[in-house]
Order: sequence, then structure tokens, then C-alpha cells
Amino acid sequence: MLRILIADDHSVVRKGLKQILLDEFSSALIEEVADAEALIKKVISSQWDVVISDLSMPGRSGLDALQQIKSSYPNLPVLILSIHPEEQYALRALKSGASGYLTKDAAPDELVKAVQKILLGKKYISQSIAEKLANTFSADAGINPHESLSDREFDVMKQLANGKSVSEIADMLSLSVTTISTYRARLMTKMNLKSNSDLTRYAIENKLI
Amino acid sequence: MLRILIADDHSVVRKGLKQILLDEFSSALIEEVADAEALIKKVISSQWDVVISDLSMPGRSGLDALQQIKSSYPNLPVLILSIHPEEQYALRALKSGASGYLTKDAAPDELVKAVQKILLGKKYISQSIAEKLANTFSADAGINPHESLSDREFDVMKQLANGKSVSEIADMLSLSVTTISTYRARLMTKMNLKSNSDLTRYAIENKLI
DNA sequence: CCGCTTTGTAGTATCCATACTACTAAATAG
DNA sequence: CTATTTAGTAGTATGGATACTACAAAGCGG
Repeated sequence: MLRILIADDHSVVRKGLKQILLDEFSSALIEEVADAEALIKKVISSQWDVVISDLSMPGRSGLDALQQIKSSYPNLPVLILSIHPEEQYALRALKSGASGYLTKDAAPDELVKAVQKILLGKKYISQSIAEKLANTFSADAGINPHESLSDREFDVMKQLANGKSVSEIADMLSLSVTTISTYRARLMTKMNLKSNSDLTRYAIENKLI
Repeated sequence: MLRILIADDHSVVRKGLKQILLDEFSSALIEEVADAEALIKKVISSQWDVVISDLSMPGRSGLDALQQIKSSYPNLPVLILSIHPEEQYALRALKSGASGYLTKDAAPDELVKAVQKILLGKKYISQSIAEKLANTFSADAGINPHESLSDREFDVMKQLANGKSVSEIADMLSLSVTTISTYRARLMTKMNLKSNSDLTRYAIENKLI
């Protein structure tokens, strides 16, 4: 019997996913969790055939959870479902071991197709994301300052660019303020910027926010 | 019999909404559309008790559709469901005649409560949105926020938006840092913003820098 | 396979920014 | 023409951010 675990902080989205999957896999066992913590716990406590997870969840990020899952269960396929059409996210997710990357506006049958494919141990990437990824490889890849950031740094960078304070971010991620401050210092050096406002401008110009 | 029309471009969200509503209103007739065009057509061709619509849809915006609906059917209640927690959106929606405004991370029973309330011809606004709206009324809404700034405040605002620190500005203007800090506090209140990054974004959007 | 670099994390001391308050001059309301 | 608000300015105390440092784990270069 097929066992599917869904992780998303929006209950509407969880219900929707469940419905779509049940329409196709009528006998599947589907469970839901609302944050990364619960996701990790569920993955450890029960066996699953596939995990479908959002990237942006309160507390620990989905990317974080993904990495943790893959380090303990390398063979458990994880499909990332994100609202972000940006290639950076897809790239990071795939690098972290995701079996697929879909945006939430994907059609139901694309979702079903993706699940079927990754159940076979294959990867699934949607057409549109594939095209975006292509850019990353060709063109001026690697020279964009923000691409040299680590996952954590990237996360923090976006929050800062969005106007969050160092301590707010520390709170959100349950880390020390000094840790966040260190990330900030590092990413500022890497990106060769000085103030949070510079960051905001950069992020707007590069369509990161 | 209760007739509910759902408009959202994400099919996952549509399914989720339908599920949640059916759990409560088991005998309801629920139909879905994926864009503003279809929404308008459906509203004209059939009778509905309530419309639940997203704001951001491809093509004509949800706000647009909302206005069109309210001009022809002022008594048809429309609940707006948005991903944006920002007050501007809520305000615009309410001004355009929406009966309620909810963000997509609302709990299922909040959605149900909202629908029940607006079916009675009342309005429904969530706690968090209500608080945000309060600000909009208190602070001088209507004119461009930056136009209510004094000259000094405006100066400082631009410098801050450009990434200068409070003490750099104090230096430049040969004033005390606390003076600049006071200006900053005042202009932030007037403009209803929180962080320097918010300022930068505002300044970019309004072509001030 | 072994250093060297990067990443994730945090403490301590210091520094910068803010909240709160206050005062004067100018503008505006009544 | 007085009373209230707005603008310009700053001090004191406090709270939050940063610099510097550190260290373990992971990754990579050779």
C-alpha cells in the first residue's frame, strides 16, 4: 500500500493535495503535517514511500528538513512543492537531494505524474523549471554574487532584504542572534554590500523578492 | 441549497477549499473556476450564494473581477482569499465591496466561520488583518505617505533608503545621532513602516531614489 | 587520504541605535 | 491673539547589533 506524507503549513493546500492524490491513488494512506519539526518526527516514526513538502514553513525551513531526511533516509524520495518559481530555490532543493521540484500552480495531473515518476526512483522537474535551470548552467552562471551564498546565508539574506531584523530572524530560526549576525557579516562580504537597504535594493533588482 | 463558487488559479487550493467547505456544508453545490474571466461568466450564467476568490490570478486581476461583480450584483457576497498579509490589499478589497478578507494560511474553521458570517450579510475580517487595518486609518491615509514628511525628515528618509546609517547621516548634517534617530522614528510612524529596508523598497517603488 | 576552506553555530565585549523625554521656535487652529 | 500642534534639536538609559574570536563538521583540492 502506498504511503504518502504531506508537509505544508497551509491547511488548504494540504487538503487540496490530499484530494488530488486520492483521486489517483485511491487506496493510498496519506498523512499531513504542518511544519518541519512534525515532518521529521513523522519520517522517523513511520515508513513512507514518498514525501511531498513545501519549502517555506514556519520554524526550520523545508530545505533544512529535506537535508536532514536525505541524510538519514537517502532512498526516501522527496518532492518539493514551492510557491517560488525562481531557479535558485529549485537548484538548492535539487542539490540537497530532492527528487523533484514543482511550483504550487502546477496542474493536478502534473503533480500525479511527478509522484509516479519519483516513486520509480527517477527525478521529476517541470518544463518551466527545467528552462529556468538551463539559464543557470549557460549564460553568466556563477557570477551572480548571491549564488555564492550558502543555503543559510541565502535564507538570512532574503529575510534581511525583506526588512526583518537580526533578532527576528534569530527567533524564527531558533538560533542565536550572534549566529545570524555572523551570517549577515559573511553574506555582506560575499556580496560586497554594506547596509540592509543595499540588500533590499539588490534583491529587488534581481527579482529575489 | 447552498451554492458556492470558488475562483483560484491554483487547483490544489481549489480542491482544498472545496474539501473544507464540504466537510461543513455537506449538501452544498460547489463549483470552481481558475481565472477572472471564467469567474465573471459563471456569476452571470448561474445563481450563487457566495463567491470565494483569490486576488492574484492570471489575466484580469481578482480585484477587477470583484468590482465588476459588485456593480452588477451588489448583494452577492464575495470573500477574498489572498496570500498577501499586507493591509493595502485588504483595504482595496474591502473598498471594492468584498464581504471579507482572509489570508491563505488561515485555519479551516476560520474559513468556515467567515463563510457563515458573510452568508448572513455581515462582514468578516480576521483578527490579524483587523489590526493591520487599524493602522491604515489612524495614520494619515489618502495622500502619499512621504508627502506628510517635513523637509528634514524627507532628507533623512532618502539617506536611510540609500543605505546610510543613522550616525553617518548625523555626521553629514552635523547633528546629534539622537536627533537623526528622532527624525527616523517620526518618519517611520508617518509612513507606517518598520525597517530601513521597508524604506528602500518604498523609495524604489515611488521612484524617490 | 590529508590538509585547507567553507559552513553552521555561538560567546564576550563593545558599539551603535532606539525609546522616552524635553525644550524652543514656528505654524496653525480656534 | 492665545492654545495646540508640528518641527528642529538633543540627552540619558537601555536594548539590540556587530566585531572578533572560536570550534566542530563537512567538503574539496591535490
